[in-house]
Amino acid sequence: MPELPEVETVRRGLQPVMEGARIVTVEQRRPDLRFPFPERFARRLQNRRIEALGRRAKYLIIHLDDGLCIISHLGMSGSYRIEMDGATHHDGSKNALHDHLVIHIERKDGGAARIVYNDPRRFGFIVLAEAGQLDSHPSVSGLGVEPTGNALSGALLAHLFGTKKAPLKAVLLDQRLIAGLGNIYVCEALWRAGLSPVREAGTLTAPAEADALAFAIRDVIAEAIAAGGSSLRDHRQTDGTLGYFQHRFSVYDREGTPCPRPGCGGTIARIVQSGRSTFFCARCQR
DNA sequence: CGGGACTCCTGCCAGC
DNA sequence: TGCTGGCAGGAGTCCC
Repeated sequence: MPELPEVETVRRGLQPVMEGARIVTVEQRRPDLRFPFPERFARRLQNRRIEALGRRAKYLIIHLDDGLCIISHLGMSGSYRIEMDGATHHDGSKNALHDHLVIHIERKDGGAARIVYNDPRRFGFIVLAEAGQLDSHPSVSGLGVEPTGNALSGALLAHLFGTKKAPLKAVLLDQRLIAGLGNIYVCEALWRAGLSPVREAGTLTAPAEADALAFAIRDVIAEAIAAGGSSLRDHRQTDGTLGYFQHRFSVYDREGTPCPRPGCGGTIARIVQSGRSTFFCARCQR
């Protein structure tokens, strides 16, 4: 599902309602998602105050006042929605059958709300970690650099790629190197940089090419966050509205359409790499 | 070790 | 209309 921009959009949507709120009760409606819920999960959350909402790569991190952190990964189909007390809004596209977790909170303004986690495919998971051990938790300890800031440079990319023979597409999806990219934004970033997804990562030694890729990655991620995520298919922002970045895809899911690069004249192709779809223009991506 | 295949699960869509 | 097969944003595990 959600790649980094979508998770950041979720975080920003939940933040004003959840920060400063008190968890009243937690309804855990099944024993597991992808993994079992932590021991005594609901009871460990009860009566805690939510201090802050953070994000690391595609993980949402909810900091509680006793030092406990909820680490939430949305998998491919996970989403959160907010149900404000007294509101009649109902998102008909969501099947309550897959509302696996309901966090009842008392907002800092005293009103009530419910934070509902819905995940049809249950590829998402939720684990707990103490704040002091967050960085060493297996879920996040091996993650690479965030693609959102200056830390991601062409020089760093060239270093990370080394002499790897794997294709650029596969290497960019490796969360241990760059953390937060998924299938869509890798396709988009490679197109923007004019680089072929099948090219061996280790051949990206020219500084101009590495710089172009670093810039393309940072740029596409920043634009997607600014647009509120892409919200493919049934993925929605926490208030139920659709994100807009999906309308800006240049190559993703555009097989057979003209390459949007001015003057290129190529056609977007779809190939399969590591069992996943890659969309690109063989004419201008080298 | 690097790299690829496979797997978990449900929903959706195209094609018959 | 109803069924079936293929495909989907992720990532841990296993195998060569």
